[in-house]
Amino acid sequence: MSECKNHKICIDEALKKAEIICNDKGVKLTKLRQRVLKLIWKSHGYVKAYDLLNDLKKIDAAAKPPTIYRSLDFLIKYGFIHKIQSLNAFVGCSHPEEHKNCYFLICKECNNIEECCSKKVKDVLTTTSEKNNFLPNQVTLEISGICQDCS
Amino acid sequence: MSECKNHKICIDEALKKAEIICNDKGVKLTKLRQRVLKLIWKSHGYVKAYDLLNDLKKIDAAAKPPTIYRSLDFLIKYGFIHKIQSLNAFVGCSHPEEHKNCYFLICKECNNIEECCSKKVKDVLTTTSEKNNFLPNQVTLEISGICQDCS
DNA sequence: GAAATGAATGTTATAATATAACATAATAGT
DNA sequence: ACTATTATGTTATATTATAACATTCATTTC
Repeated sequence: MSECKNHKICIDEALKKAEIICNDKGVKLTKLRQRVLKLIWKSHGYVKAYDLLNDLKKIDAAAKPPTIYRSLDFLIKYGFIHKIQSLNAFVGCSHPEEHKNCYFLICKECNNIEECCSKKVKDVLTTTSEKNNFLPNQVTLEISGICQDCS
Repeated sequence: MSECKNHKICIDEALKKAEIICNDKGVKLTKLRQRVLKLIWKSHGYVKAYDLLNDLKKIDAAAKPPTIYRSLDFLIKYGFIHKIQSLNAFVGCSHPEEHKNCYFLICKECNNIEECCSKKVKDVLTTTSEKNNFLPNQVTLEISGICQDCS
């Protein structure tokens, strides 16, 4: 879980990927948005919006809730972060290229979040939705429990 | 979706089931808790806590946020309702006897929520968790989209 | 049936999360 | 330079949820 020897690399990669995708889509990863993304990637755990705001205030004393929430909206929109609905929290996305149909293993002990993608899971959910004549649009799948390291 | 001809029956059944389970577990379905459960079952859609509070105030003018939230906590604890995390909302549970490993099909059009239980879904999630050496404890699975009636 | 106990509810206050609405500034295209 | 668009600043407030302490109610024990 969060097997990174040098977390700086994780952050740099996340920023680089975001940069590339933004260029590709013709949108701007502004200084502010970069800062917020960086702050979210502070760890592999989740962050809360107002904690983020406090962190941001250390760099930019004038930051206010909309400052954060707008950046969060942008970062979610382009797949750079996820919102964890069961925690009202946010977490960096480790593969924004393939952002949809991810799910999350959330450790209650260490707060780390493992982001997973599984074709099998995706397929079952698609099938089950179809069986109910339901047209899925957005899947929220969050599994809370104990990770390997903490068990 | 929500194929009930006479919704009063749904409400009555929900209350009766709750009553039985409470007796069984030696806890009390008080007047207040009954009222709140009834208000939640007003429809097959979801309800928001403060809307519920406003409804309750029509019966009990002194009701305040803790009044509602305490009842909600109780009703969740014993499986009579679910919290929909992606909406910060609540919905009645149609089969509290078998409450775990349900998931939800949430129609963005009509706000109705279909509660589903699928062994297949459950199994895939268990398997995928195990493959990640993760000990699952609580699953949040909410699929937002368009239901049959609205498509 | 009075006293003691614990559970439920009442009450006040406030914490935590999020957005609306309007003002200003930065940027990009003409 | 002018204009349109996007981004950010700013103030205020809406929404969601809980802490903490007081009171009432129900149940058990004597």
